[in-house]
Amino acid sequence: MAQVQRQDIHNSDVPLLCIACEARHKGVCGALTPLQLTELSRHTKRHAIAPGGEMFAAGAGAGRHSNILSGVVKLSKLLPDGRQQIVGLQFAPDFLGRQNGPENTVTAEAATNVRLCSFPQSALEAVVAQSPETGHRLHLQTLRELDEARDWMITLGRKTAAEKLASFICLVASHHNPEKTPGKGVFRFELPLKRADIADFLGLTIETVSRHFTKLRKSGIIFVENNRQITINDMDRLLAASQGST
Amino acid sequence: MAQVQRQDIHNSDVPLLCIACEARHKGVCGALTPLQLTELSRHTKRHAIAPGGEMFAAGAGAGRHSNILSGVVKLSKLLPDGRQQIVGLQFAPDFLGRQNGPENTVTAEAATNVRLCSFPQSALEAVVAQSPETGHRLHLQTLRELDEARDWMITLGRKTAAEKLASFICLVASHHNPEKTPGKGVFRFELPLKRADIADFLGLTIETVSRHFTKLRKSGIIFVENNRQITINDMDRLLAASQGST
DNA sequence: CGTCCTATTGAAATTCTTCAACACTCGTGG
DNA sequence: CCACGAGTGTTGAAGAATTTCAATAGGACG
Repeated sequence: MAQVQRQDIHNSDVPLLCIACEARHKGVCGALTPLQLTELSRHTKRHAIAPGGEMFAAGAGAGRHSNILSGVVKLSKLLPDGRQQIVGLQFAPDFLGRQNGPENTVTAEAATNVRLCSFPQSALEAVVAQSPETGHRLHLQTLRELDEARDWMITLGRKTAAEKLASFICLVASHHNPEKTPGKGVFRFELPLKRADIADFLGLTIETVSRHFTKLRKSGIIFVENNRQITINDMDRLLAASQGST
Repeated sequence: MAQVQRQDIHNSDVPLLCIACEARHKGVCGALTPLQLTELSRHTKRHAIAPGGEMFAAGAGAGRHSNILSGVVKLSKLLPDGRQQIVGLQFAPDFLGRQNGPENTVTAEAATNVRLCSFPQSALEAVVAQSPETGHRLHLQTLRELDEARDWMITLGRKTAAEKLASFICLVASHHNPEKTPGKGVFRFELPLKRADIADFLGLTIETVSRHFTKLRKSGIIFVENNRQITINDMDRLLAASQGST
């Protein structure tokens, strides 16, 4: 009885760092028991990274893995001559790092201020060995990233510049207000990317991005302040502009 | 002793269907014991599908899963107005089917004649429950598909039409002669896609694809017979043409 | 105040698409 | 046996979209 009680107390002892952490609820840590969290937290470090800071480069060893606590991370690829394509954006509480591969295939860079909770690969492996559910969550995140990548492929391959930009704004909006994205209300949020990054994400030049921002503004679909603050006046029209029906 | 012997005999009893199957070696079935294979094979069916035949549609329930025994499968997405983008090609012995999701997010269609070995979702789940290694293999395939999708994103977003076509030919070549792709020798193989599919894969029109085929032909990099038979005369030049250095 | 970074706008150049015509192959049926 | 049509692929000319080059403007910072 006393035994049980003590265990209870012990189990409720979630590490301080984890208590308010989003990754514990929706991220990969969600499947861990307090004991496992405590064990993992012995190997974790928190980092703050400024915009432009690089977390890992394509070709580099797997190194440390991280949960994103806040901010937005760009995943990008480079062509030998310097052309760049952003192949994914990661938001809190996404997991960041190459699983099951010797090296990273993309470069990860902070788009905004980013806070990470990172741990060495060995710690992740130990956790997965103990908690198959965590392995499953990693698989689920990979599947979600695959879906997102393929969704973006149709944007890159088949949409016009105007549709691409509308798609991007929709994507960011959906991360600020999940669920009720196709709703009626007025959204207001900050773009996590500067024009050059948006261009690299959409496969366009900054000039084309800028021109189509202007068109969306003039058509009244969005309102822009300080280049980054976006207000969506008419979500339905934006959604329509992101697909066929111009 | 007699017990062990009987087990040995039993274990070596790989189902007939599986003996020559590539999926048993390099695919998801590779981690299964003969016993597990026998169990799984009780639920499997083989299908042959002609070019253009649809395996499953985006939005359809997960239904059956398959190993590709031979042939090439297109994974594609549609925009409401009918524009199409091929988001992936799958070759034997790839696994085909939506894991861990209620419904498919892409449409799968045979590009060539395709032979499948399929089984219901429940059978797959039973196998994964018994063989964690199989779950791991599925995760690895998902990671590989994610890498391929992201590689293709830079092709779609940042390459010129000429580079895109060269990239496509390289991609197909690498599946006909894995490993020594950057070698010197002369390759000859058949394209699994018709021009319209290549256009949908590259985010171009069939006319643009055709024009750049002609340019590659006239430049001597490739030789084309019957529209589909490709001979790569100079792999290094093709590789160079697929990236920056024209 | 000058410089760097970011963003916008215009004009010219380029690439890709669209529209149109034509060629080839392969079955089918008269 | 040949004509016909469907499916596939090539080529040309005109048009549209995007890029490139160039100039300008505002904000942040030393």
